Amino acid sequence: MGAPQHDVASGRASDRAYAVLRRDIVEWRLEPGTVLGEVEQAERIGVSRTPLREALARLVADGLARQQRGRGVVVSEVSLDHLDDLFELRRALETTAARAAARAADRGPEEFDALAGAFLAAADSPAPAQDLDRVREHYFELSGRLDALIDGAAANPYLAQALRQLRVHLERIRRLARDDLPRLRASAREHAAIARAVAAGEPDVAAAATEVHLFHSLAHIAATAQPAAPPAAPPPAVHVPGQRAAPA
Amino acid sequence: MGAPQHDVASGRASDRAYAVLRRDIVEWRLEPGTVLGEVEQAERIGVSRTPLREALARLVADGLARQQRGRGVVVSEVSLDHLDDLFELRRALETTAARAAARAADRGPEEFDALAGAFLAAADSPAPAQDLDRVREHYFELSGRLDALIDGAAANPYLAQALRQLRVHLERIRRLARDDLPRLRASAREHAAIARAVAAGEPDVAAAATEVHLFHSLAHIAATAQPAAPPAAPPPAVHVPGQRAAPA
DNA sequence: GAGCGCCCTTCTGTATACAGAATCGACGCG
DNA sequence: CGCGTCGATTCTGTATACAGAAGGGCGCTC
Repeated sequence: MGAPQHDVASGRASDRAYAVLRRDIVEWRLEPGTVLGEVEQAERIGVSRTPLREALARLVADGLARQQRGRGVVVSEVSLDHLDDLFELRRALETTAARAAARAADRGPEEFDALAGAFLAAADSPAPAQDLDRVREHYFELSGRLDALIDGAAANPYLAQALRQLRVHLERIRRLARDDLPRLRASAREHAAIARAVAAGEPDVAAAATEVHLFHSLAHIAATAQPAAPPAAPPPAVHVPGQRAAPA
Repeated sequence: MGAPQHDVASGRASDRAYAVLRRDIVEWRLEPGTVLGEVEQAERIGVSRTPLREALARLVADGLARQQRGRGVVVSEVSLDHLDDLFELRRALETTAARAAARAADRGPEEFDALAGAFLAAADSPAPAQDLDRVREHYFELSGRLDALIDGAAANPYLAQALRQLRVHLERIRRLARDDLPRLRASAREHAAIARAVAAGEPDVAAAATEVHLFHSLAHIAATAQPAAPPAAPPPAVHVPGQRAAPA
């Protein structure tokens, strides 16, 4: 995401705790079902229980965690079973946003045009496969910029909020899929189509291009996703949540 | 809303504070721009600052309040300017939900049929104008049941969450409009059409009926809404918060 | 040997106490 | 007479201390 994201070193301890926990959940360092003990996480992050509690409340509000009866909060489950639900909502929101942005694009379509060009350039660049990480990073940055641009052009705070909340879940579940160079390039072209349609002020085309992209995106994720552990470090190490050996 | 809503007398003080504040904001007892001082509200509600703080965080997450730099949290602004934005999102979400519900209606369309009948009965009942409050209450209860039924049939937790958050804002802004008996009856018939389409398992029809209802609903609110103070007690009394009246 | 009940431990939920920051008012200066 | 600046006051943000409740483990009983 090219967007600034929440800074992990932000001023308030409450924000820090939220940012850390959110990042760890999205990046699957905290797996679904993990109990987020207050004292435990407070010590780990380095804040007191009060701001951590606030962070947990925000997490629950986001849907990244849920409150168990008496047992505190646990990281909410997410699996490929939710893919269709997630994309059903995503389709509703993003087509609406694309339509609204296209309607409002009479002022300043240049940015969308420029972004479309950047997407096409990224799609056609002869990047070797070894730079997959760089390509992916660049692609995500462009995607984030397009999202932000559409959000801004749509100028609908309620829609923007709904999209923001959706994207957290999307990013979490997307880590289950393994993207490759061909998919990234195809995705870049799909994004370019969206950007061009918005720049042209064509709401229906923008919505259609968005649907096309979402269809392919969903198909790719469903095809390449692994059912369980996501990052490239499945077997060993970390155990972030577990107990600390040293007594208090 | 016929839905259980949040009980104001719930167990945890945090929930109590949230329920009270949310109710006061939605019912316009706390007007937009009101500063929610922590000590002030904590004393008013009868809880300590800690749970109240948690409640404020949830309010901010809901979008009912926003956090000002250093100045604490204030009740978020809402005006008729947001009507179009709100209904743009509402259209996206509710048509999607209606479609999903209609697709899943092969199991148990009886409830939707029954609800459609109840709507039609309410629309045709010869209630005198003096019972407007009763009629309105009955209508809202039926609407809430239909919403809940659709949410359940759609079986999409992400969509349900987005709808839940939207409905809070909807209820707040709806208090600006003054409904009358003809509108309530027409609305009941529109709801009946939605329920019947869902029961029939016709996604497109259900979505179309939803769009029809939203169009009329928006038109009515825009036509009858007053720009500023909502409840039937504008001039005297309460002054729940500190002083306002002075624009920023 | 298995089921049940009791006690202990641990955790959440709440309240209070403390430190830093920002704001508002007043005073003095230009 | 207006503006900048300084100070007191109030507020938020954070940490800690305390009480109630739930869970798990153990022993007792059947």
